[in-house]
Amino acid sequence: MTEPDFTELERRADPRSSDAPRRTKRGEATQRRLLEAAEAVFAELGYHEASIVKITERAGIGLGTFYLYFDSKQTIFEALVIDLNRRVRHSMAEKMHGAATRLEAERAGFAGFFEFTAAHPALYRVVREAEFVSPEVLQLHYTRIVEGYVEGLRRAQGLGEVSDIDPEVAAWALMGIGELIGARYILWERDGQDRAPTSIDPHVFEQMMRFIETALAPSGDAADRAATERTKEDQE
Amino acid sequence: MTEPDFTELERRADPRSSDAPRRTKRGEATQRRLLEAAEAVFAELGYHEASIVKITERAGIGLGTFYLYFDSKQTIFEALVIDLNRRVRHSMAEKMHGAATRLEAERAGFAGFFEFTAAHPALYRVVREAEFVSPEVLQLHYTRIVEGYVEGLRRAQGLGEVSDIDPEVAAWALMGIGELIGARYILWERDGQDRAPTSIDPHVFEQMMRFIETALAPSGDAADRAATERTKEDQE
DNA sequence: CCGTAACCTGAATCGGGTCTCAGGTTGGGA
DNA sequence: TCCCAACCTGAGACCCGATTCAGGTTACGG
Repeated sequence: MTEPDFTELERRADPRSSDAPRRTKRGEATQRRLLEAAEAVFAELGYHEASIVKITERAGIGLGTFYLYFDSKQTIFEALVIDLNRRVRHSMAEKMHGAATRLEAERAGFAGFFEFTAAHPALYRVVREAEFVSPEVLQLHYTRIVEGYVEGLRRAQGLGEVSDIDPEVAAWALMGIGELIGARYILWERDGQDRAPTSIDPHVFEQMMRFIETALAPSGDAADRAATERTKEDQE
Repeated sequence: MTEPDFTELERRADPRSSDAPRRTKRGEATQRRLLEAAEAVFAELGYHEASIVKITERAGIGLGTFYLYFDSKQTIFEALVIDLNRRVRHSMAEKMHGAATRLEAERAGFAGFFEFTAAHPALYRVVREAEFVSPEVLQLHYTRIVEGYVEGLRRAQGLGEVSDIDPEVAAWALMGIGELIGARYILWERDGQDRAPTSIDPHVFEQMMRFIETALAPSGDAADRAATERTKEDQE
């Protein structure tokens, strides 16, 4: 279970890694415009339908200029996924901040995740597509999120709020639930359905949280009952 | 929650749908060789690195012949995913057959799923890639599996073996767990690691099943005890 | 207002893909 | 044996995309 080393990957995806020096405001702005255009184009078309030409056109920049800032289509894609990872985790962390118990934090974290997915559905599809474009960068994405979970679960276990399940396995299970529920009830809804999926169906969210809370609850009866009561109260 | 109509999709992916009549043994054999070659090539290279030329070369068949049997690369890909869906569900159903309780069936079903994924890792990646190649056909894949789950969960709820959680939400959560645990502990292991992932790590499997079993367990104490007893009796 | 480093450009090159088509081959029924 | 419907073929027409490169533009320090 040796964790892969992602530093090389991040260096490669860092736009500043291109050998040419880059100093002026103008250069920085161009770079930023390329990344923003890439975000829009990848989100709209997917990796393979996207092209450098489309990205540079959208950025309002000459084709050749692209190669002053990124080595290839793959490189800019990786940079984008790393950026999105940061943003998803930020959305989750922001929501989780201030939660009193682990279960509350769990609930808040999922809410943050779904909020991001609902706000940027196409963007989250980009992250999922990384599995086929650059498996390494997807592993980085998942690993980073799981790390946060594992730490939180360990702490909660210390406080007796969560059963003694293997936190790593539990963390991957939780991610899996979030991914597929998000895919099914947020991403799929956009096509064909009437209502705009600005967020997840509350019923689905409640049922999912119940599933998760039950799964994580400490096994003992006393602790069990405490958790059940808490669930009722916390209907913020 | 109107279910999409997949019949058109299946017709399109059915190799026999090409307008030309197809009768003889020879034609059937060619068609089968193309599908088998496509399976190998898509599994090895992914959708976009794959090409018609590579598929026909592998099949030992002329390039032009391909178009007598399939309309496009997309069409043969869809046919392949539908076929894989059938095989995954078969692997799961076979294992689940004869399980006395829902929890046993759950366990057996997951074992079947992981067995398939471990036996054909690349093939299962093909299914996941369908999300970007043909979202429709992936929806068909997931929907079919979820249908089975929902039915099983409903029956188990009738017997008091499973809590009264919304079975559809639970089914998607279960799929999500299986997908990501499978991806993490079977597919990722192949690269870089020493041990061959002929199957999933037993510790991980046990922890995951504990997570799932806890999540699905009936909530009330009485129901809980009843279910426990029932488990002993109902060894039909 | 000049020089130069940084920046920008898009036509051209190159590689590789899909799909067509005009014609060749096969095999089973009469 | 012969015929013809079914089957097979791969060179070529066509398209599209990544990447390069020779040369143009910008802006800032002096």
